[in-house]
Amino acid sequence: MGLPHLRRSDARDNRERILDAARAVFAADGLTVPMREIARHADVGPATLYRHFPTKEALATEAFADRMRACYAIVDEGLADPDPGRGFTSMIEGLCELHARDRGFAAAFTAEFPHALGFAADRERAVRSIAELTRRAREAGQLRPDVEPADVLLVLMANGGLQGASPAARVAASRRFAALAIRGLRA
Amino acid sequence: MGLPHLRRSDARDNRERILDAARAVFAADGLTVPMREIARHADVGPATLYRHFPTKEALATEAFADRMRACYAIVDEGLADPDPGRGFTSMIEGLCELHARDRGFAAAFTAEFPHALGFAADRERAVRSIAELTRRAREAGQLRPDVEPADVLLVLMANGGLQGASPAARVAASRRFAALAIRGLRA
DNA sequence: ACGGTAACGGACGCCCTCGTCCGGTTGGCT
DNA sequence: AGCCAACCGGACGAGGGCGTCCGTTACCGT
Repeated sequence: MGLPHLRRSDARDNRERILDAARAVFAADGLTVPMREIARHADVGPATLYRHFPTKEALATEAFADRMRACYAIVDEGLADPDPGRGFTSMIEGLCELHARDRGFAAAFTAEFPHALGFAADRERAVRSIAELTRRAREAGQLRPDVEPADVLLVLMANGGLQGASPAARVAASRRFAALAIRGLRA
Repeated sequence: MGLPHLRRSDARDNRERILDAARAVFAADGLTVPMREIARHADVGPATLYRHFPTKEALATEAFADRMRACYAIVDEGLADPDPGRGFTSMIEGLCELHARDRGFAAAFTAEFPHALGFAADRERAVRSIAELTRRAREAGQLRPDVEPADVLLVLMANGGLQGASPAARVAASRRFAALAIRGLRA
């Protein structure tokens, strides 16, 4: 029974260690890190890494599953807020901070990858929810009338440009930027 | 007489062709392109390229001299405007568009390079002018009171995150973004 | 406890980039 | 015209990332 690579306990362990390493390294250094860097960080040979995840996309897809869920949570929380304007604001803040904390996920979400990350469908769903909340906030008169759902992605992409040596610096810059963007979008 | 590498006409020609190639390639693909790519584009051997410009920094410094001047011009034009608010606005628009049209210069200006590009001093001067115009616009009541000069750099850095396949798409996104940022900064 | 096999990882060959050397070419001066 | 130095660029060796092969290890079922 079971999928390949999971019949033995050490294989399962390695798989988890690789995912943990990938999460840490992707978050800190982005999607461009060499696969071997992740293998080293996980105390695993290159072959083992490639056996579990044949491509960087496959690895990123699995590694970012939880961040993807965090995205949903942030957007859904915004949607659940009875005040659409406040919901919209907290969504922007939440997404910007999440993206600032994880360079790799930010790059993946803003589709820097050639095409079709494994979670392209999930991303699409999140984008639809973002659009829904944006529309709702606009129709409640909380946003300028010419704001489009795509503007949120514009803001996220711009947020990705905020580089900085330390994660703390990135988060701080991102926070200030989110506030600026929100003021630029509100009515 | 003359500096080395300039005693012969073919050397001067090559130097110019290299600079043209560097401007084109840096603008299109950023600072990360291999030196050889520029050499190929200039129909020149690698050795010739390295003889004229021993490092990528040296090359970028010379190649971007005119963009640097364009930066000055944009900021000075803003400073010259009798309405500081309008001057500030046109500066943001101008800088964002310039940066969107030239990925390499945008990267160099936002100091992605380790340190001390050749024009670090020039950059510093531009930053001071930006700060001056920002302060002036704020004291004229055109900007929110909590806006700091550093916010303009924040906006420029964020603008650099706006990737896009075609230059046209980048410029379009950048324009929309500049408008958003301006609304976020104005009183 | 022991055999069989899933799984591991060191090592390999390929390709790309880097910066440099040196034999050949060519522009400029007489 | 002819020389000579300035200049060119193909070729080299080092360094690093890539994805894969295969001999070895160690988990699991009996």
